[in-house]
Amino acid sequence: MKINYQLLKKETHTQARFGILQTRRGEYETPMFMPVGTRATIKGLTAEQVQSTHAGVVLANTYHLWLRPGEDIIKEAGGLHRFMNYPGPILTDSGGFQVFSLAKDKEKDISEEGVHFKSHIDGQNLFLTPEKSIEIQNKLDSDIAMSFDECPPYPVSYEYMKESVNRTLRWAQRGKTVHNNEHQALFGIVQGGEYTDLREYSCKKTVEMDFDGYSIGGTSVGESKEVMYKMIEDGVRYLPENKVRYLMGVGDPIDIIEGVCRGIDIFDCVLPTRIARHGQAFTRDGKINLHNHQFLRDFTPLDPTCDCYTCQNYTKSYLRHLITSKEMLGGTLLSIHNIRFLIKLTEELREAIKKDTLLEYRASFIEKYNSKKL
RNA sequence: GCCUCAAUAGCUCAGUUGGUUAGAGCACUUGACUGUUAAUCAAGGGGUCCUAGGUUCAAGUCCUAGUUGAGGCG
Repeated sequence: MKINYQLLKKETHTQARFGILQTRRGEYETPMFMPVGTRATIKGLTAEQVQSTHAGVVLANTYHLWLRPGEDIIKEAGGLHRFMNYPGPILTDSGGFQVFSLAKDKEKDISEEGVHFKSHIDGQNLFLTPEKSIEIQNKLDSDIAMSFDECPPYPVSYEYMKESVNRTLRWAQRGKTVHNNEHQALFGIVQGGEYTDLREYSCKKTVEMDFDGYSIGGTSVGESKEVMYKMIEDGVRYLPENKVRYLMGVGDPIDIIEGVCRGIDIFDCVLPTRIARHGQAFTRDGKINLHNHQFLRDFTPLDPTCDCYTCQNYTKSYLRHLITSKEMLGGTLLSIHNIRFLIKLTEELREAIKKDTLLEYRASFIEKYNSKKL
C-alpha cells in the first residue's frame, strides 16, 4: 500500500473536510500539521519529543539530504526512518523550493532540463533535475515523495508564470515516469501564482496525471493574506475529493484555519520550530516573545490549557531565562510547545468539522488570538 | 614620597595632524520570521568623554592641578 485518503465528513458551511490518511505506518486523521525536519531532524527534538506532540507525518528535504550525508548513506543505513529513528510516516520535499531561494538568475539557471544552482554549503555548482530528485527520494525511501516543481517568486508576470506552470507540469510527468518505489506515494503540485486561470489549468493538468495526492505550491512567498487565500481557493477547486490536499509551507495558526475552511487537509511549516529557537511561542492570546521583560517573574505556563510537555513542567519565567541565556533547552521546549499548539489546533478543527461548527470556531479563535494586538 | 601609564555608554574598548550631531562589540528594550542557506536578522534606548581651571575660532584630543586605579623605584 502506498497511501490512501478516506474522506469521512464534509463540513456543512465551508469546504472543510475531515478524513483519514492511511499509510503503511499507521492511520492519521486530517486536517493535520506536519513538523519540518529538513536535515532528517526536527531541530532540537528527539523522536520521542516529536511524538509527544502527537505528530504523525514529518517532513525531510531531498536537497539537503542529497548534499549531506548523501542518499546512498541513508539507503545503507536502512532508509530514512531507521537513519533518523522516526517510526511515523515521512514526506520528503523535492528540493524545488530550494531552487526558489538558491538559483539567483532564474532565466539563466532554470532550463527545461533542470536547475543549476550553487550548494549553500561549499558553493559548488549543482544540477538538479526532476528525475534526479525522484531518484533520490526513492532511495531515501520516504513514504511520500513530492514532484520536483518550480516555485516562482511573487509577483511574477503572467507570461513567466504560464511558462513556469507548463514546465512544472512536464517535470511532474518526467518524475512520475521514473518514480520507482512501490510503497512510496508521489504527490503532484499545483502552481500558477495569483492567476486564477493558470491555477485552474495547472490543477486540471496535474490531476490528469493521477497522483496519490495533490499539493498547493507557490504560496507564502511574499504575497498578502488575501492573495494567498485566493490562491488556495483557485488551487483546490478542481482537485478530486478522494485525494488528500496539502498546502505547502503554511503554518501560521490563522492561515491553517483559513486553509482548512477552503478544503486543505495537511500543512507543513518551519514556523513553530524557527520562532521557538528565536524565542517566541504561540498562545491562544497570540504570539508572545519570551525575551520580553514582562515574563521575568511570570511563574505560570505558556498556556494553562496546553497539555504539552513544556506547559506541564515549565514556567514562562524559566523559559525566558533559557532564551535570554541562549541555552539550547529553550529552543527545544518552545519547539515542543509550538508544534503541539498547531497539532492541537488541527485536532480542534477536526472536532469542529464533525460538529459543523467550524465558522464559530474560526471566529472565536481569531478573536482571541488577535485580541492583544489591538 | 617620587616616577610612569591609564580614566570615553551598564561592561570591554576604538576615536586620525585639535575640526560637523563622539562610535563599535556585548548587554538591555523591542520587532520580524510561512515546502529551514535561519539557536538568525533588524530596529531602538543609553554619554557631565574622571574633576576643576587654562590655551585656542574650535578640546574626548594640547597644558596645569587634583581625584581614582594599575605598575615601578625608594
